[in-house]
Amino acid sequence: MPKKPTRRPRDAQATRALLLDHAARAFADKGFDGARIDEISAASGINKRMIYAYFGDKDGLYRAVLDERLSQALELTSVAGTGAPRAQAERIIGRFFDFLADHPDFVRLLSWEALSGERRGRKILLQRLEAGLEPLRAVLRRGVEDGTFRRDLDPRVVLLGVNALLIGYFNQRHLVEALWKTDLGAPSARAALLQGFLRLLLDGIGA
Amino acid sequence: MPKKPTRRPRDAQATRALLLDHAARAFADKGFDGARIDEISAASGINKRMIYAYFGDKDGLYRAVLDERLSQALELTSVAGTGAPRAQAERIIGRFFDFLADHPDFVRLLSWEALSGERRGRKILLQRLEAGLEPLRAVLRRGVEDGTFRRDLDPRVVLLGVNALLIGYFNQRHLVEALWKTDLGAPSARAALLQGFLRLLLDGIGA
Amino acid sequence: MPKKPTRRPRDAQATRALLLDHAARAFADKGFDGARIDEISAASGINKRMIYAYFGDKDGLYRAVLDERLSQALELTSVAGTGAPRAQAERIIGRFFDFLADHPDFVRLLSWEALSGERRGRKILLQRLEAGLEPLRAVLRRGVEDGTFRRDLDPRVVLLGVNALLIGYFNQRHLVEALWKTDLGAPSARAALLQGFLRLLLDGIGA
Amino acid sequence: MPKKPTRRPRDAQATRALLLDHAARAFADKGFDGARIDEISAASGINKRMIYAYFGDKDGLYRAVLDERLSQALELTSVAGTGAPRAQAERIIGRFFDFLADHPDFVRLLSWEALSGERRGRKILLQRLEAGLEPLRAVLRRGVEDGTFRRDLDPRVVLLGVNALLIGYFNQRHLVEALWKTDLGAPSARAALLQGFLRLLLDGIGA
DNA sequence: AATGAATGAGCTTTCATTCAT
DNA sequence: CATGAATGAAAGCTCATTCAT
Repeated sequence: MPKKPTRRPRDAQATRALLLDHAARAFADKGFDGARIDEISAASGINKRMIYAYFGDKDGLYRAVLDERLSQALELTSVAGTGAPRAQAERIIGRFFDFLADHPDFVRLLSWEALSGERRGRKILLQRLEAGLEPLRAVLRRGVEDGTFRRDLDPRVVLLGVNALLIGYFNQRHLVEALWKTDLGAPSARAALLQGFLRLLLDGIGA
Repeated sequence: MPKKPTRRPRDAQATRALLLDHAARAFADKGFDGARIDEISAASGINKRMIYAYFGDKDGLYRAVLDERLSQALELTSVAGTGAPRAQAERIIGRFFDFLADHPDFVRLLSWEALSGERRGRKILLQRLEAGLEPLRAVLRRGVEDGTFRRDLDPRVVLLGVNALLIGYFNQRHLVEALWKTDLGAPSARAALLQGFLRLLLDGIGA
Repeated sequence: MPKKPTRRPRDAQATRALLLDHAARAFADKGFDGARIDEISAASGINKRMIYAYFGDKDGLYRAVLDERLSQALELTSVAGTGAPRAQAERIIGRFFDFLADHPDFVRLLSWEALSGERRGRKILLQRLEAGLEPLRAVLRRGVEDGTFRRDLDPRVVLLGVNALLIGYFNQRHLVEALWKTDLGAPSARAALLQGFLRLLLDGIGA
Repeated sequence: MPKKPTRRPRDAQATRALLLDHAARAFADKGFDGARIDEISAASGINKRMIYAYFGDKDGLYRAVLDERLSQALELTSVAGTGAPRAQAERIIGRFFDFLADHPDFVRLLSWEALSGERRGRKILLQRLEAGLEPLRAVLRRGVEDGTFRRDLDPRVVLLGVNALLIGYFNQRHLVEALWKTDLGAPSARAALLQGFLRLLLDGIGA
C-alpha cells in the first residue's frame, strides 16, 4: 500500500518563501486586520505553526512581507539613466508605472500600510518609496538648472504628485475601468494612459 | 426602594448622531476590520444594544457612516461658478482642497473604503466623488473649446489626477510633514502648498 | 412549547463568585499551568467570555482567587485572646490547624503559589501569612518576657516552624494517612494529631 | 561539495546526563506543566529528538529526573552513626539540613512532585524520603527506651516535623531571607539557623 | 546517532451579537 | 427605550511530538 502523500517540502527557504507569497496576497487583499492566519496557512498548504516558527507572530509575518516586497520594488525600479532631463524623467516615471501595473499586490500592500501604519510606527514606507524616486529628484534638479524645467519647481511636490497619481490610479484601476468603460490592461490602452499621465505631470493642462 | 437609575438621553435623533460620529472616528482611524463595536459604544457612552437597534449590525453602521459623510461632502463642495476657465478651475480645486484639509476623517474613510470596498459591493464611492467634480469636468471641456487648455486634454485623466493628488496628499499629510520637516497646517504653508499643486496640475513642470 | 432552559444567572456578583469558586478548585488541583480556562468555564456552566470580562485574563483570575482566599483565611484565623502564654499559643495554633484542616484547597493554593510565585513577583504570600500569625508572635514575646518560654527563643523560627509543619502536613495529608495507615479525618484522631504537633512545637522531644 | 556539519557528542551517556541535568533545572524551576521540552533542548544544546529517543516522552524524562535525583539524595544522606541518641539525632538532622541547603533543585523538585504527584501515581516519594530518615527513627526509638526522650514521643510526628520544617524552609529560603532581612547562606548564619531548628525540634519552646 | 522541519490538537483570548430585565 | 450580562464562533498562538534526511 502506498502511504499517504504527506507532501512536506522540508526546505526551509522554500517554505518561507511560499508562506511569504500567500501572506502577501492575503494582506494585499484584505489588509492586516482582515487577513487570517488560518487562511494563509491553508492556502499555502503549510502548517500554521511554521508561520510562528519563521516570523514570530502575525505582525512579524506582515513586516516580513512588507520588507521583502519593498526591497524587491526598489531593486526593480532603480534606473541610472542618461540623456536629456525631460526624456529621462519620462523614462523613470514610465518604469515606475510599469512596475506598479505589473505588481498590483504591491500597490495595495502599500496603501493598506499607509492607512494603518501610523499606529504601528512603521513609517519607513513613504520614506523608502521617495528614496526609490531619488533618481527622479536628481533629474528634476538638473532640469531646473539647465532651464528645461520651471525655475520655481518644487521637486518634492512633483515626487508627491507622481506617487499619488500612479499609486492612486493603480489602486482603483478596476473601478476606473468600470467608470471609463475601457480595458486599460491592453498594451495600447496602457501606453496611451501613461502618455496621458506624463502629459499631465510634465505639461499640465495649459495650451 | 430606590428607583432604577435609568438615564434617558434627550432623543433618538441625538443618540443616532452621536453614535454615527464616534463610529466615523473609529472607522476612519482603524478601518472596518480594525474598529470595535465595544469601543464605539464605550466612547460614545451609548449602550451597545442601541447600535444594533439603529443600524442592524456592524456593516449597517459602517454604511450609514459612509452615506452620511459622503452626502455631507457633496453638499459642501458643490460650486456653481462663472468666470474664465482657468480661474474657475483653480477655484473648484481650491475648494476641494479646503474641504479635504478640514475633514481628515473623511479622507481616511474614503481610502479605507477604496481598499476594502469591492468585496462589499459599495462601489458608489468614486462614482459619487467624480460626480462631485462634475463642475470641474464642465470647466475643462469649456476651456478646451475656447483654447485655454490643450486640445488633446483628457478631462478624465485630469479628474483622476486631482482626486489622486489631493486625497493621496491628505491621506499621508502627517508623514509628508515629517518628511519635509514643515508644519503644513499653518495658513501660509497651506496656501503655498495649494499653489504648488495647482501649478503642477495646471502648468506641469515645463519652463 | 417550552423554550430551552437557558439558565442565565444575570447576577454579576453570583456569576463572579461561582467562577471564583471553580477557579479556586482548578488552581488548587492542578496549579496555574495545569488549570484550564475551558474546564473552569465548563465546570461552572458559565461562558468562557465572562472570565475575561470579570478578570481580564488567566493571570487576573488566578490573582483574584488568591486574594479572595487569602483574605478569607486571615479573617477566619484572627484571634485576640487572653490568658497564659502557653495556653494562648496552643489556642492560636489550634485555630490555624483547624482552618487548614477545613480548607484543603487553600493549603494547596498556597503551596503552588509558593513554588511558582517567585517568577511572577507575587511574594505577598508568606508575608501576609506570617502577618496572620502576628498574634502568635506577640504571645511568644510575652512568654519569653515572663519566663514561660526559653530566653534564647527566636520567634521567627517558631513562626516558620508552625507554618512549615502545619502546611507541610496538610499538603501531604492523604499521603501521610497512607503511610501511617490511619484515617486522620476522624475527630479523635485529629485531636490526637494536633496534640502531637503541639507537644513537638512547644516541648520538643526531650524527656 | 561541503560535508554535512554533523557534530557528534562524545557519547550517549554524556548526552543523557546533560539532558537530565537541564531537565532537572527546568522541572525544578517551573514544574512539570511549566517546563518546556524546547527550552530543555535548547539549553542543553541537544536536539529535541534525543529526548524522545532516550526518555520516550516528557513524562518519561520527568520520571528519570526524579529517580536519579532521589537515589542520589538517599545515597548522600545515609548515615550510620553511633553515640548518644541526642547527639546522633542532631548529626542526622544536620546532615539532612546540609544536603537540602546544597541541593535547592532537589527541594523544589520534591515540592512540585508532592503537589502534582498524586494524579500521576508517583507516590513513592515521601515513602522513600522517610525511608531515608529510617536511621533517625531508630535513634528516636532508642532514645525513648533509654529515657533520653519523652515517653509519649511519636517518632512519626517527629519525622514528619523534620521533613516539613526543613523542606518548608529551604523551599522558601529566598523569601524568608527577604522577610528576615538576613543572608542565610553565609556559614555562620547557616550554622545558627540549624541550631535554632534543632532547639525547636529537640527542646521545643519551653524554658 | 543526530538534526531541524513539520504537524495536529488544544490552549488562551477576542469579537460581534443577543437576551433578560 | 435602555441596560449590561451572556453567548458561540472563531481568532491568534503554543505545545509535545514525529518524520525525512
